Amino acid sequence: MSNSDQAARSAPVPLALCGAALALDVVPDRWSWLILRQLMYGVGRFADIQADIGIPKSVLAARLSALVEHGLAERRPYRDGTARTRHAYVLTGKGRDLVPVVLALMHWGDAHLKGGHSARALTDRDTGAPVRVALTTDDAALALRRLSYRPIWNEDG
Amino acid sequence: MSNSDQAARSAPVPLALCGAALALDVVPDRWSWLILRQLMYGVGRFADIQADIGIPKSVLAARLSALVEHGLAERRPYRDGTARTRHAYVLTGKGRDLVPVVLALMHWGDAHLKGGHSARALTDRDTGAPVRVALTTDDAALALRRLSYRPIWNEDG
DNA sequence: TCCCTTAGGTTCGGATCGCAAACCCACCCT
DNA sequence: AGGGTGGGTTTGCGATCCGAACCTAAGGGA
Repeated sequence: MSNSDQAARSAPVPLALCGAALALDVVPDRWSWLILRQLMYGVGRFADIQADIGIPKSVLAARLSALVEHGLAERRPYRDGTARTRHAYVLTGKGRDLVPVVLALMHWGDAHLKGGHSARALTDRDTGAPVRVALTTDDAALALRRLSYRPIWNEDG
Repeated sequence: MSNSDQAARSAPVPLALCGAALALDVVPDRWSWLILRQLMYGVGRFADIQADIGIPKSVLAARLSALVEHGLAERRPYRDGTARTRHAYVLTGKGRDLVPVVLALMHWGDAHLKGGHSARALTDRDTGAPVRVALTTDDAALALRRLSYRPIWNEDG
């Protein structure tokens, strides 16, 4: 190429400055997302998670530790009536903030991989109105077509 | 347990019926998401993708084939002026519908992993108003607290 | 007291996958 | 015809994942 490729292309956003890339270091694989899904549904016990998603125990232990270490979940003991003390993993605030991502993914899968048939309806708990994940300008949903990705440089990173 | 665990727990949504789980079969790993990010930004040439995200060629070839096979992207030849025919990968409609997921992930990463500093501002191309990914009831953003996941059974799957 | 069960892991080979580097080939330009 | 370049494929090795077996602390019962 002798250094004049085509106006010296540069990456739109370098990976080190990209929130998505950093997020993918925290939640890198299928299992991590499925575990987050379980926690989102309130399924927090080791054996329950394992049974629901079919993950090997060793991998589940490793992933849960990673989620706790990254501050997405907490390990919290509790007593349910007469049984012994158990523990459950629950989402932290940081973890809960990932729920829209999971829901968006779920919505896409339902729409494109299951012919529009969701397993659950997402609704406003108070009004019952259907809820979806969408691009909004503070109150109105916005079509993809109208998106603009404006660079913000001179941030440190 | 002798079959009375605690009211015979069952998975909130079996994986086979879960859009998110199915979606994760299509986009299972970090590289696939990063490639989608590139395509979202309009970076579609093999060498450019590779240079921007640092993926091994063999893996990039495999992931791109998978994306094409799943109908998320298309391989399309084009001519830029005097150069030879090249090809670029571009998102299909199905692929474009995943953009909100990528944006949601990016937003989370910016907020929680970079102290709120985005590399790019997401705005309405027409009005310039800031755009975000949010839960909405058809026009109003909705707080997570008010979500309800209502089961819909007797679907076939 | 001693033992049994259960939740929640940890450890151990074998199979799979990712990586880097080498190789390949069709195309286009000269 | 010769060579460079884009876009891959092949190869060998090291890391990761998997399933199964093993471990351990906390109760409960005899």
